[in-house]
Amino acid sequence: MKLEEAKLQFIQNWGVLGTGWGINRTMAQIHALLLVSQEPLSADDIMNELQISRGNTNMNVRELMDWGIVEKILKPGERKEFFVAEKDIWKVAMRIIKERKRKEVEPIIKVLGELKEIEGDKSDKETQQFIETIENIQKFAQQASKGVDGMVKMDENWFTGTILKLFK
Amino acid sequence: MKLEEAKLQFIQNWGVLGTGWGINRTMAQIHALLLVSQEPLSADDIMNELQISRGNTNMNVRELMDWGIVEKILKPGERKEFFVAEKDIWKVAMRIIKERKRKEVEPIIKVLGELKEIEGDKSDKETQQFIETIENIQKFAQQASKGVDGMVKMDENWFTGTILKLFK
DNA sequence: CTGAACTTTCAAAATTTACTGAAAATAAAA
DNA sequence: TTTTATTTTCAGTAAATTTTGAAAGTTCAG
Repeated sequence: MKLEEAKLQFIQNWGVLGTGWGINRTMAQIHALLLVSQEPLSADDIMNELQISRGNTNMNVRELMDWGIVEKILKPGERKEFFVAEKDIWKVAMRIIKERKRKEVEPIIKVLGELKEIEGDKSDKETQQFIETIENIQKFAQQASKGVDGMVKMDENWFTGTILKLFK
Repeated sequence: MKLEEAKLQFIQNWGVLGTGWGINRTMAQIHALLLVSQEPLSADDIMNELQISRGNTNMNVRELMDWGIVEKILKPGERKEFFVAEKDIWKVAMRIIKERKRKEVEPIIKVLGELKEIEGDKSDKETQQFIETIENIQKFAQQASKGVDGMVKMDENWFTGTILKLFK
């Protein structure tokens, strides 16, 4: 296998992986392309490499930037915008986990809290068991959420050197 | 909010959550319905509650069983099959994590290993950097994978009482 | 065996999601 | 200001996914 072929392979597989986790295939592919590109790429570069339209490129690059795992680069003297991906995969993972927690786990915790406030006879067996089920799920989600916070904080401390300060 | 309304709310929200993680909405909804049902439900029950076809019901229930988070119950004297969901949410989470690791993380680790075996001049800068990127991703995936194994094992030990044996 | 009760399958239809491309907007250069 | 390069938007279209429902398959009682 040659280098270019290997890059394409990687891009395809990253796309499939993304799809399985509710992430748009093209978005994952653009991310993969930027991950294995040493130089910043322009929208045209991405369009050519992945054979996709300008609109598609624009929207998915923007979403990657919203996630905080791709950033825009302006080269002096150039009109075009270029893009690079965060290469530290641990940072990438932390960002994604943090965002998904915020956008998907926290809202469901909130909803579960509301569902517990159900009206009616709390001594009714059916009602009791429903509340118990919801409570268990909520507790689990809160624990998981805290676990994530811990990981993210550990990570941030590591990079900002806060952990080291503990030893001073 | 009344009990029945709260159940529907839960089912809807569970469906949305599932969708965001690449899980079929109906499958997540059936799972939610079974989670909040105290009695085992038949295919007809599920069809009626969620207003979906028999085929859809059948396929999604089967997939939930493949995941190991729903099981088939046969009532003596009844021709129909009934279904119940595993209610311990921690067990459910462990099962899902384990399956997704097997079906999605392990294959990508394998592919990454192959991509490292790229032909050509290994002293070429481009090639070197590609291999390094892939290697970092692979290492990360392997670490995550081990972390998951640890959690799952902890869980299994807990339930089989193996941890207690350590104190004997 | 036969027929009733129930489950499974899968081609076609419906729905959802993603993509295109051209027009509008923006921003820099002339 | 006008022209030119580039990005953004979004209505319409295309593609992918999900769902239906009827036919085929299975199982079991009589």
